[in-house]
Order: sequence, then structure tokens, then C-alpha cells
Amino acid sequence: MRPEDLPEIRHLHLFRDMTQANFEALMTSSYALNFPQGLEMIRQGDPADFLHIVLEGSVELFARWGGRECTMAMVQPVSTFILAASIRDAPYLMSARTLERARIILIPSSDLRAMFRRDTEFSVSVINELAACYRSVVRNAKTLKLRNSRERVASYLLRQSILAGGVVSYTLPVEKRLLASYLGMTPENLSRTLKALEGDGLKMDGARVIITDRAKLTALAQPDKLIDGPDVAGNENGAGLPSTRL
Amino acid sequence: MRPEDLPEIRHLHLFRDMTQANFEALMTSSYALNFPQGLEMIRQGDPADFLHIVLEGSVELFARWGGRECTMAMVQPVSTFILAASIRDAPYLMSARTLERARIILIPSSDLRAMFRRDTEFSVSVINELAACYRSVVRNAKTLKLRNSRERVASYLLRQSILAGGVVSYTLPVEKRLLASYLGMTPENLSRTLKALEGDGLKMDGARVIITDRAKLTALAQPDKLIDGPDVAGNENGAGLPSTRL
DNA sequence: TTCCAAGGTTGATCTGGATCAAGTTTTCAC
DNA sequence: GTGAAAACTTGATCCAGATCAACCTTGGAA
Repeated sequence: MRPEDLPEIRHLHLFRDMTQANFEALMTSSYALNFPQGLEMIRQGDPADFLHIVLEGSVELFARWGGRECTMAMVQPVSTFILAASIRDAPYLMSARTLERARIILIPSSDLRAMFRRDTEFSVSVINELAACYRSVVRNAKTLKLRNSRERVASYLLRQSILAGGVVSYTLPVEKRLLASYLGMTPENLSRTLKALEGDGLKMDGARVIITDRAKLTALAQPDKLIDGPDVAGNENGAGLPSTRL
Repeated sequence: MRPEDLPEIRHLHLFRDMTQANFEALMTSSYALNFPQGLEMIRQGDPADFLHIVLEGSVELFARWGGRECTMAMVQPVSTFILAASIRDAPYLMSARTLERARIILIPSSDLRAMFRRDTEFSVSVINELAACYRSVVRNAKTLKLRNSRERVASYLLRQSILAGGVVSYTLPVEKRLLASYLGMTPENLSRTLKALEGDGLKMDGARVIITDRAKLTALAQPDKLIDGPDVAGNENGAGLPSTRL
């Protein structure tokens, strides 16, 4: 691991409050790996031997069943992922692959489990982190069950604009095919939906999003604190399924 | 609270490992309530002032958005629910109503948060519980995104049969309209789907499920450890979204 | 610079599941 | 027991979104 990696990790909510000694202990048993683009570094079903942290690049969490596959989340730096599996010493429920060249920290799950028995502040951080992850997936499930695809697209685009600081225009952080899968629809349908949203306050130019009439788009998306966030408690971004940042 | 309530609560994984003194402290600030059927005791968006435990009866967790509503989980005794919201001191993401007359324990969230700073074993239990809840919702999301409604119905019915001990015949634990909403479909569609599954190893008689050809039904449902469980680690049943027990 | 593969769009068609509208059965309050 | 409301079923129809197929666009790699 590079020395400059440490402050970035230490800055995460998960590791912020533990003692320096314990943090260093955890880091000495950890190591960093550089993965090429498109590498599947976690296969669902495998034992969760490591907690992962993305330092650079980005990662897709996805699920397979039978021949089908769907995107469950995209993880951007700096964030942890698959915390729950490491903690329960259980098989990964999702697979992970790099979306681009990525630098990943691996922390042995067993060290993690030993640590939160030793460091109370760390265990409190883990609790907060897990609770935040849980709420994040619940929000996700709510969107899937309560909204149709046009509403999911509109609320996603608005949320991204807000996360970027309320900007009127921004570039999609991920490929459209990936976004489509995340939103539970086909690429074709996303393409058509984006086009249909012109006239409802949206304009697309390639991967560029332009909100031409925020009021109109908002009326359609009906954003909701309890689905689109933000969560009240300071969640930061060390989350497993950061739907709000996707 | 009645004295006979205590052992039942103490038996939950969440409270099993804390010291007796701390358990008693937590219980003295808690109280029990009896709710009539159909009462909405939690409204999404309200502050999560209490952790809830169902001792008797059953509870539906559901979500609303705009005019729509959907069932997110059903909670059977003895289980906790809305743990994550209490811990984060955040608004409930879901509403809850009694499905029948129910006896509920309320534990003040603030006491809960204070307690896991004092009792390490308890904080470990909370961590395990939250991780289990998280994985439970992820499984749920996987079913919703990867399976069509027929597959969701078939795998649900098989899972129930297995949870009941691999029985060939059992009674649905909940009303069909509720089950339909939980499975993300309309009552009409559930009704038709159940009928269509006759000939694939299933026979319905009112609320009674009869598995006439397990192999055939299994081939159709393609049950998967990573969706339908059980989880490897001993999860018991003190979970927030116990999809495996619904 | 050119070429090719992958991503994206567009159109035509199909279909799973929703919706609407009657019935029928069950449940439960009186 | 009886009546009324709620749950459930069944049929007819509709539509959102999937699928299939063709084409265009973009971004690297040689």
C-alpha cells in the first residue's frame, strides 16, 4: 500500500473514529491491488474474505441468476463495499467488476471482525455504516416497486443534478447501458424514455444531461426524501449500495 | 410489560449476548402496547423514536409514494423491526400496520444507542443483526430485478414449504392480496399465476398450498442460496426484513 | 487515419402483467 | 343466522416495456 492511500481511507466515516493504533494495525494486514478494466474481482457465492475499498476507478456491483444479470450498484471512490458479507463471514450476494482501471484496498474480514470487538468507536462506526447501507437498499427497493421506469429515470436525473450542486447540466457518470440495468430497464427503453422526457423539461446531448425546466421535471419525478434522500444523519459516502451517488 | 415477555425478548439474537444488568436496564425504560388490527402505528417519515418488537400478532411494513402503496415485509413474532432507523436517529423509511391484534414492545432509540456504546457484546449483536437485515433486502431486490412474477411466486411457495420443514402442504401465512403486493404484482395476476402453476407441480385450495410435484416446481423456480437463503451464519429471526420468513 | 467493435438509437412487433369490470366466495359484525 | 363488506376469481382489454432487427455513432487500437 502507498503511504498516500492511508489518509484517504482514514477519512472514511468507517475508520474516522477508531484509535490511530487500531487503524494502523488494520492497515498493516491490508494491501492494495490495481485491477484492469472489466475484471470481475468478486464472484457472488464466494466466501467474503475481504472488505474492499475503492480508492481510484469505479466498480459495478451486479447480480446473476440463471442466465440473467443486473446491476445493483456502482461504487465510486472513496467507498467501501460488501461490508455486510465480510462481517457475517458469509458468501457474497453480489459480484463485482471494475468499470475502469481501479485501485482497491483489501482488508481481511477476520481482522475487521476482531477489531470491532476491541475498539468501541469502530464498532459504533460499523453500526452506523451498516444502518446507512440498509436504508440505502430499502430506498432502492421502494423506487423499483413504486415507480415506473419513466419516473425512475426522471428522479435519478434530478437527484444527480442535485448531488452535483443543483447544476442545470452535467454528464452522466456511467454508461447508459449500465444505468438502464441499474434502473431496471433495457437500454432501448432508457433511450426511448430519455427522448420522451424532452418536452418534460429535459434535453439530452449524448451523455450530457440538460435540465431545461426543473419545475416540470420535478413535477413528473415527484422526488421524495424517503426514497431519493438525502438521509438526515451524515452518511458521507462509505456505503455499500450508495444509490444516491450512482 | 408482563414478566413473561422478558424471556422471549431475551431469547432474540439481538439481546442474547448482552449482560443481564444491561438487558434489564433496557427493559425498564421500555413498555408494551396492544394494538388493534389494522392500526398504522408507524408512519414513514416520522422520527424513529423506538425500536419495535412484535411479541404476538403480525405486522406489515409498507411504503407509500404518491398515491401508490406496496408491501415491503411482513413481520411475525418474535422479531424486531425498524432497527436501522432507530439506530441512525433518522425518519422511518417505511410505515407499519398491524395485520391482526398485536402485542408490541417499544424500546426508546436513545437508550438503544447509549447501550451499544456501553456493552460490547450488544454492539456486536447489533452489527450482526444489521448485516443480516441488509443481506435480506439485497436478496429481495435481486428477486425483484432478476425474476418474473411466475418465478417469484414459485420460489416463494417452495421457500415457505422448506421453512415449514419441507412439507408438501401448508397454509399461506398471509392474505393473497398482501402476498401479491409483497411479490410486486396485482392480486389478479397472482390469482392467475397460481392457477397457471397447476400443471407445474402446484395445486391450490383456497389458502392451502399443495406441492404435487416438487421437482417440476423446483425446475421452474430455480431456487438459489444467494436469493432464497438460508444465509449461512445463524440469522435466527430477529430481522428487519425477513424475506425468508414472509 | 482507418477500421472495427462496442455503445447507442430507432422502428416494428410482441407479451407479461396491469387495468377495468363482473361475478363468486369468505368473513365477520350484528 | 343474515346481511354486507372484503377477499378472491375470472374474463376482456389495454399498455408499458421487452424483444428483435437494423442502423448510426463513438472511441480506441493498429
